Amino acid sequence: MARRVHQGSVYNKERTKKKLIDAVGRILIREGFQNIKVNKIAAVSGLSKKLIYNYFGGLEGLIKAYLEQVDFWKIEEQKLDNGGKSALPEISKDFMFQLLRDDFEYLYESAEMQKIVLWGISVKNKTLRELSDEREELGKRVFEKADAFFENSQVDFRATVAILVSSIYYMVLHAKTSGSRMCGIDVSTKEGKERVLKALERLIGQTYKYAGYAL
Amino acid sequence: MARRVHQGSVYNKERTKKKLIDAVGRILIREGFQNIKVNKIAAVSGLSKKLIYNYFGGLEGLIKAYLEQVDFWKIEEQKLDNGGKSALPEISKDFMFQLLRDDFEYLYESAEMQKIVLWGISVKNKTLRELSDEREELGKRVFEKADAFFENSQVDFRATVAILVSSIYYMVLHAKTSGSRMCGIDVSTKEGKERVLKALERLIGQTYKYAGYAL
DNA sequence: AATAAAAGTAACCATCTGGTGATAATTTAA
DNA sequence: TTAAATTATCACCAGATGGTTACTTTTATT
Repeated sequence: MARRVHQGSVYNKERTKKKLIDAVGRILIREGFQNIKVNKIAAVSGLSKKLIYNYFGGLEGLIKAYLEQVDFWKIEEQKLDNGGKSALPEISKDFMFQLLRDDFEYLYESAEMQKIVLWGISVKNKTLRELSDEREELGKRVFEKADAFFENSQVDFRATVAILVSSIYYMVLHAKTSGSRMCGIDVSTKEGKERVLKALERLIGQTYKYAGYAL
Repeated sequence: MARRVHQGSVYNKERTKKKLIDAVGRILIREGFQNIKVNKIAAVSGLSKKLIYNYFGGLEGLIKAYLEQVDFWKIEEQKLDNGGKSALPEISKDFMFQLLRDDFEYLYESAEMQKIVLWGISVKNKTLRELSDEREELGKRVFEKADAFFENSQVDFRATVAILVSSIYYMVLHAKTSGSRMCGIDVSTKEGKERVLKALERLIGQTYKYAGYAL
């Protein structure tokens, strides 16, 4: 009888699966989710498309596998955990601004994340929805702490952060794709980005001030 | 010799062109820009796809014709013109909030506009770019007036409005497609929408206050 | 009513799509 | 070294794709 798993230099299931997943990522970045198709994956990976069906049960399964190994939010989680400790830092205005600023910078630099964010607002997809929910779950701890913080204030902290995060998403996608301005501002220039970040910082600052905190 | 243009009840060029353009709109709303294809247009319109090539030189030309007859911003222009008069109303915080609120409501209700906004951040397209620039041009007058208004303040009005408008776009698209929450808020519920609008109003109000205006 | 231009269709083509069944190459265990 | 299980490819299928060519129907004029 032969052994179960092959680990040879030519035939290697796990390595091949990874190659297929990687091909999905490369196509996504270069051409967007609309162009993730079995024939293209086969061409890009240099493998037979049959393997997509053998190993993932079809394109959907492969896409699911790809999305599940994307770990944007896990990186953020580490930050929240403050390097291993599970103690959440104070939800100060500086902390919030840092969070938003990092979000902005990261999304701006990551073509992959841009495509995934776009994907998420383009089609209904179970795995993408799960990814979105996962992210919500991640923010939950921050918001629970913040809810207490803003409890007796006139500020709707969640609504405010939803606005600011959303704006970052849209502005980056708009700048990266259309290349045109928004209200006369182009965030793909250093000056435009600084203006937006500064405005974000002011809005957060005023939100805290309005709530009665000088933090 | 026969006449140039046919206007019969069966053969009618202009009417047919309109039918093709309408088909593009219907497909866009139902299935998104990715599914605007010659065969589908032919099926939806009940016409031969050959006509797309005859009358518009191809799919691109038809799509261009479709986009050019979309007049979202023209509606807004009327509002700015205050019913024929070209005098621009005062750029008060109430005026700005109304503008944003209307933007929100309109986008939220118009599946067509949602698809076009999404289209604009999904692919590079000359006509879409022109549409975006046209919109910028429309806002120009408001901003020029506002620039003077906020000249000696610490407020970057353009950056602030860019943030607020962008957030509306993203939140609506996110809610309509993904259906999931953002920071715990679901703008497709009445409660969620009210929270976001209220937060927008507060942010605008504070922006004016920060600039030294109690308007 | 005849006719030529204009308007519109249907059939076809090459290419690309997702998906499968037969077959070949590699690997490992006996 | 050989044989069977695993890994992988290739050739093929039916259907959809964009695009064209040959053709028919309607219309307006004479």
